[in-house]
Amino acid sequence: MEKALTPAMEDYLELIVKLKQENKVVRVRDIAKGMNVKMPSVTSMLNSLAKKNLIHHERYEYVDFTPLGLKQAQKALHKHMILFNFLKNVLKLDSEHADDEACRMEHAVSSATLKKLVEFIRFIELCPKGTFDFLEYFKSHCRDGSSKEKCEKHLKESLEKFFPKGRVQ
Amino acid sequence: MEKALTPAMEDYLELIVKLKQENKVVRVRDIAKGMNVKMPSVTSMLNSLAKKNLIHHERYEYVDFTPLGLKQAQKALHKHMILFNFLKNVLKLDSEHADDEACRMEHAVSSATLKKLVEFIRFIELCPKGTFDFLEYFKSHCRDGSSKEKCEKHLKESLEKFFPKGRVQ
DNA sequence: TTAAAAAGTTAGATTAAACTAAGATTATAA
DNA sequence: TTATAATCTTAGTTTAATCTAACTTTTTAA
Repeated sequence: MEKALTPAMEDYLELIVKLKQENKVVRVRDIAKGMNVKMPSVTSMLNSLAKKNLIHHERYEYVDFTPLGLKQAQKALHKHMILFNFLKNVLKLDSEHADDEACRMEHAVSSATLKKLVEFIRFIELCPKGTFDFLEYFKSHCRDGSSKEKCEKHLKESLEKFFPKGRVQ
Repeated sequence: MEKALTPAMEDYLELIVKLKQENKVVRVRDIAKGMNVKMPSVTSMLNSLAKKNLIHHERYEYVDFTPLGLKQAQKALHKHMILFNFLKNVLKLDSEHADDEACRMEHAVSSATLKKLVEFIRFIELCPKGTFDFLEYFKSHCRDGSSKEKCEKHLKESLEKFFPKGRVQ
């Protein structure tokens, strides 16, 4: 079994993916800038990543992924984006903070929790038009799933209890 | 300015608080067990914490907090509990996972984000009986606060749009 | 009341991730 | 086309957190 990546390694991989998208080509200088470290730290980390078969790197040349490395990087980036989305669109943090925080949270959050979070966001976005007893409903959604129809049905039922006369005004 | 605590230091302080509550008295053996490390690691960390004026520790004796250390420990524990609450009661993770995860997330989450999260949970718990356009409403809640009355008013207004006839059934 | 067990410490090594200083390679431009 | 600048690497150091092995102190119980 392969040993798990360290948080720092994940951060580097993620940055490398982004740099590749932006610049086509990935160089030590830019990784250093992006990670806020000095170039020798990058060289050293690149050696570690290469030893783990996550990147290719020949002395003085550009950096590139192995297939394994690319997969890992994308996985990390995916986690990042979900957390970013939650922080920005649910908790309403500004983009910069949301990005910082997501970057640190990635390494703490298991994929089980991430899945739950995705469910939760999906739920909120599916039923933004409101529902009664939100968390109770979320629980049943986790068990049985949701649909627009179910939401409306649930809403009607809940309204009955809340406004017993059946009238809204 | 005091240098910030490392994640590990926060973890130790938090555990020490818990042990003190459980056992009255805090000993190296139990810290080692609680942190899943060997005793020499504990001794070494206790020296660091003492140097930072967070605990008292005389050779071969029990560990205790300084006032500063207690404050830090309680702050960390507070963060932990909020995250635990979110993971358990909102995302519906089981207790053990929620605790693990909270322990790792603590070090990633800023107090600004924590505050937002508390707001969010408070909102959910205040208005569990449902509201329309959830996130939009959460935003206005962040601006202006909420109350049961506001929630009901908002709900009625939203219902008007959703069931134009004014009838629920 | 003292020998064995339990608890704690010290010394020294290891690992990951950073750093500085100095040297090597590559690219640029006068 | 060669001197300078930019980029990158090597070598060696530092810090935080861990470990093992060996030693010391304290506790326990025969």
